[in-house]
Amino acid sequence: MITNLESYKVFYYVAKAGSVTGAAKALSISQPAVSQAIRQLENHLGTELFYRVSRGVKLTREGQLLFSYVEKGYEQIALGQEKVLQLKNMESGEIRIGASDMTLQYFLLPYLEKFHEKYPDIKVVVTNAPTPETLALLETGRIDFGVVSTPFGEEAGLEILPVREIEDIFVAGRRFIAYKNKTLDLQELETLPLICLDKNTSTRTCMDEYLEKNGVFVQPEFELATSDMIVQFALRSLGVGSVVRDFAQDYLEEGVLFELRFNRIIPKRQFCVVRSTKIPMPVAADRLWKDVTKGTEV
Amino acid sequence: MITNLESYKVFYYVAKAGSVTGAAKALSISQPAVSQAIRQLENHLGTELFYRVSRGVKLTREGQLLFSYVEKGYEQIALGQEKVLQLKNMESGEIRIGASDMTLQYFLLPYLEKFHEKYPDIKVVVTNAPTPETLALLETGRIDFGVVSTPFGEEAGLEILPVREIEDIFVAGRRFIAYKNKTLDLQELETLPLICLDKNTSTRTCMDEYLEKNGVFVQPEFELATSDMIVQFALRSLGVGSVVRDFAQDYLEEGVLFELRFNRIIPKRQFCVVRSTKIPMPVAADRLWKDVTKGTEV
DNA sequence: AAGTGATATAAATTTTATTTATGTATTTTA
DNA sequence: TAAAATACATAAATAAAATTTATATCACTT
Repeated sequence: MITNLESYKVFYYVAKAGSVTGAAKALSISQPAVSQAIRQLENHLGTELFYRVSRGVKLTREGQLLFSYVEKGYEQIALGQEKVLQLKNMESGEIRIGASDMTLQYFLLPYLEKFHEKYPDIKVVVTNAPTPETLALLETGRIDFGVVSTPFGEEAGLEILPVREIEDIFVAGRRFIAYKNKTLDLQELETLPLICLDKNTSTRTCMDEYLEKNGVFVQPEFELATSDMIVQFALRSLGVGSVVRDFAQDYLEEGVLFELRFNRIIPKRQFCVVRSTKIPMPVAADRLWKDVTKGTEV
Repeated sequence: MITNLESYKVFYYVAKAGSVTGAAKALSISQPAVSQAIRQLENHLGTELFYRVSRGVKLTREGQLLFSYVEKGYEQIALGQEKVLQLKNMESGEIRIGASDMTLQYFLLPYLEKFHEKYPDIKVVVTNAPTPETLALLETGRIDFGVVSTPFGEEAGLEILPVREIEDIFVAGRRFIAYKNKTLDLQELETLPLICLDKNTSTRTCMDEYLEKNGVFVQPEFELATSDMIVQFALRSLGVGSVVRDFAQDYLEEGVLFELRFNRIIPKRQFCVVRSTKIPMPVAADRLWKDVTKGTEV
């Protein structure tokens, strides 16, 4: 083990400057402090490292050998320090975020855009995964934080912050115009041709569970992979689409789709950002987290 | 500049052990001392480097980056320390000696043999050069010490120690038996067929100067490159050989050559070891120097 | 829920480094 | 050649720092 690494720093500077006084200036300490540090190192190694010459000191053979190693070593550590400071100053680094298609498109995207504009040197990696998988990635430290939609099984060691609300709605096109502005019973969904997401999505299972709880059992006409597709199908009046409002928003405003109203309120869901309380986030991720939760922080 | 290199050593050990307590044991200091050093480093860098886990601590992303550098750097310096200690312990290294053929053969060789046997890991480099060149090599630090024969121009900054005497003698073989046991005048050399060394050797110039000073002007029959050759020529009675006694010693004892006696004493010369007082010698060279000058040291 | 293992914190002590003042050697300059 | 300047070494006093001891806290385990 090295007894006093600090004295190797002094050694590096003296060798570099070829002068005790010069090293003292570079190190912002007094000349005797440098002399002592060198003497300490020499005593410890049992070898002279410098000898006096006209305008300073020169390395002995032993000193030369030592310096060839210390030079590389010291500069390596100094480089490491620089790299870390770069991370801290957001001049380099990487953030890893887990998000679903939905949370990415309707929540995260604008934040990422702004973030990337402000910190162009930070690499952003978004891992697209469903909620449970995202939570698993969090626990193993493979992502810095996740953006998921409720509901999900809350586990210990997670900090969860809701960042916005989303609504599950049913939309239809011209062919179903008779239902517009009518207040429907949930039961009536059983009689309508439904267009839903695949079963393995949280949006779908959430809706299924809600309907079942209310004694409504539906058998969708279409099961599609993406919400966008559902909207397209609804636009062509192939059925009544079950989607999160954001996907249909443009068409609702345009009037080419309308929202079905029910006499029971469909419970609202949330987008949440989630991070581990066990694993601290890298500086860059922390910055984005603060952006995303601004005004939402507890 | 790195503010406190010592704390990087602690960092290295904590990262290596994955534990503050473990690092404390490895470093033979108390656990709080380690905690503090890490906290100091974290404060200085403005970043967390570790976070707590079940049985110790783990590196944060920033810590990982830093460690990738510090690991190499620290180990590099530690390796340098090891190498220097090896030099000190004579487990490696190199000595560079300047010597003439004569000083090497009739003085240095047995020392080198013993030295190499005792320290087989030390590389020995002998530079064969005439005295003035050897002195120049000394001053530029290209050799650690030299072994030369007097006379030579003494310069400042040199430590010179005579280590043995040598004698210049004249030897002859059977054909010149008439001169055996006679006391000759130096002048008689002018009438004898002389076998000498080349003019560019100190042995030759020294003898020439001595003879001239005594009003003797010789014109050698043979000028040869090596003393050994002179002896061979003398053995065949091609003339009277002018050599340093050692070259002829065996044949003198054997009786196949004899030494001419003169009524003037030819001044003795010396082998001297010479080193710079300005440039300290490496450890290994110092050891050999001590061997060579043992009992001769001032 | 209590106990264990590990890290954090705080205050006192000890050690260490640093500075100031001075000495010494060598080199430069007048 | 002498004097001045430059640079490193040394010593003692001071200042700073790291280390230790004692204790608190936290998390995981049983």
